[in-house]
Amino acid sequence: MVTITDIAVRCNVSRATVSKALNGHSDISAETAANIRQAAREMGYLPNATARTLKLGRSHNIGVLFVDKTSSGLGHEYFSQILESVKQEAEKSGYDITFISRDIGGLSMDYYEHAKYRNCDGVIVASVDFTDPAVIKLVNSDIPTVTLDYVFDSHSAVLSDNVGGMAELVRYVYGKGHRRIAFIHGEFTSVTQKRLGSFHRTCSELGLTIPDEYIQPATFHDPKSSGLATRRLLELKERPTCILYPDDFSFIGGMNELEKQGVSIPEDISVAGYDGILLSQVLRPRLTTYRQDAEAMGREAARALVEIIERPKEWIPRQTMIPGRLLEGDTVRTIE
Amino acid sequence: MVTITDIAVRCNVSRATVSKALNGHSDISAETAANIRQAAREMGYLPNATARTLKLGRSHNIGVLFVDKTSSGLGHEYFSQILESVKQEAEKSGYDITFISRDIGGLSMDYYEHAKYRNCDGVIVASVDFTDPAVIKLVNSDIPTVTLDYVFDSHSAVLSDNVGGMAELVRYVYGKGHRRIAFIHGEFTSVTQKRLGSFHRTCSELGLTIPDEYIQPATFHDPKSSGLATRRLLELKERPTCILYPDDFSFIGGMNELEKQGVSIPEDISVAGYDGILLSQVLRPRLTTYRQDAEAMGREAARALVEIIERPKEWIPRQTMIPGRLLEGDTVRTIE
DNA sequence: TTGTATGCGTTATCAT
DNA sequence: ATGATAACGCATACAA
Repeated sequence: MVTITDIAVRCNVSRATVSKALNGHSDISAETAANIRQAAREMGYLPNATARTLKLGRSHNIGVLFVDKTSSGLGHEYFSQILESVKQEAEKSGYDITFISRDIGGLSMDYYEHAKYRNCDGVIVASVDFTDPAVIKLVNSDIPTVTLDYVFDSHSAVLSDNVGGMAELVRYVYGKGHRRIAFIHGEFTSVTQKRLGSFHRTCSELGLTIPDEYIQPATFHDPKSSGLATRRLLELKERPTCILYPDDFSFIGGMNELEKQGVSIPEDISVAGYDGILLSQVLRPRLTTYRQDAEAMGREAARALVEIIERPKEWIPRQTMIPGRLLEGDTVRTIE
Repeated sequence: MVTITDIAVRCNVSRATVSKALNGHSDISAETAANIRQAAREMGYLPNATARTLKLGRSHNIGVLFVDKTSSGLGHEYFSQILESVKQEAEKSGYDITFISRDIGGLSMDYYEHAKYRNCDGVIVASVDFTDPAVIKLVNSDIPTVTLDYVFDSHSAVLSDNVGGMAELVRYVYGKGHRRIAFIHGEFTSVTQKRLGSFHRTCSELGLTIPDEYIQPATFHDPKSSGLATRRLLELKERPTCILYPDDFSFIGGMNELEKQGVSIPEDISVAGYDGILLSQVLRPRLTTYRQDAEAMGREAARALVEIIERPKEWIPRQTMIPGRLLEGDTVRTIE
């Protein structure tokens, strides 16, 4: 491994001079600087991030906390896209990505301790149980954090527009003539609350009265539970004409149930998903859904975090709302 | 931040004593050691991984190289599962995971340089173009590497049993009475070569002559190309009775094309996928496929790498073959 | 059994 | 414009 000392020896200068030259300080003569840089290149010099971190107290390393509950943390395309996007944006700013978890090796530590242990400059928190004390401890610590789809007071967050998305979906369906609209929702997270609230409010604004049985609980990313919920809806004396699913993947369960019962989409019943993952766009009929802009979510989260890290003084916590857009497929038909 | 110096001051001992006590050295009296450990706990001491890395030359950090070509690196469930599994196993041994890429911040470096820069103890390489000079440079460097689904001479690799898997699939289909078996394969990677070779060999062993037109090229994880390949197969004067797809997700394209042409599965034609991702098991009819054990792949890759890192002397490069298993669904029917 | 001294690679401060 | 020195937090060889 070639270090600045090696370069210093070869160039007959001190280590300090090498360091300054390499970091572009102005108090080094142009000639010497050029010399040193040339030598560094020739010798294949690489800065040592570890030494730099130790000295500067900045690791240029961002932790990501994606807990794989229901073992679908990364299996869920929405989150894997966000991760990919966070990674790309962070790299642009010179930051690497490290996963944060508990119980690393023998030492059992919590999220905060892990992040500290690795000297993370900040952490992006997504896809976790935000009521977990370990998560709360991390967020309220001295480590800068940005959360996704959840807001902590005085902290920055990046949010998918669940309220707007659901409203748009309902209005679209309404516009197609549907009045008996059912909603199968995911487990009670902050996201579900927003979508559910928006669903009700929008229906109310449109003058629709939705019977309680049209609201069915299920689980995100779980076709089975959505399939069961679909069955419950089909058993009603007055069936809905349109069913909204918790997410695109869950819809598969509904699709199966509908097919099993000989109910065809969209002739007999209309459906829509949520997320706009790749799958929704390769299915036939193409699924009408609301696309969450995962790429933008990840990008903005990384930008927000880097901003906190690099401009701590002038930073003000803010929530960034990321709009999505309706993807019109062929699963919602027009009815009179 | 509390350091060993703080503990030393409070316990009235030297930093060296603290260090030894915390690391369980035997030359410290039980009493002092207990004292120190107690104080450390009370003060909320956390070791600083950066300082340790600088001192020991070991980062306890593993790099993962998952290139998102075709932007499906992590979008592909097979790889996201492997990643999750690598992470879990690595953590058990006390290693963290950092993504390796090129062009980090301003500095443009290649994979090797990036891994060096971050002092990675080793790198797991998957889902990349293994002929990329940058990948080859990394693998042939002083950094220990383990590759997935590709073998470099004198290096450890973890391999999915593509030859065995394809053979099992073909024999299963044959056992169901199929003789006209078509194979839509992915782009020409090492994996494709193995599956293709195994397909031909197995057919030959079974006494089957497969017409050239039954072998159709497509792209992994791309329903569109598989849909087109499916169409080409359906246009043949003598249609196959069974089609094998490059992977489960690609099968969606075939499914759409078949439905469009009014060909039903498995009544009119039988199909099978490859991978055994979640999707394949929630579709109805359930897709017959060959499940690759991604969890085991990731686990073994991490274990192999940790072994190289921790026992470099006694280490011998080895290829670990991970068997999968046939998932019998309802998409291959019995014919006479 | 405990402590002293040193160095890992880097950067910042202060002299020169 | 350049260099000597110290410091970041830790672990180890060696001295006491």
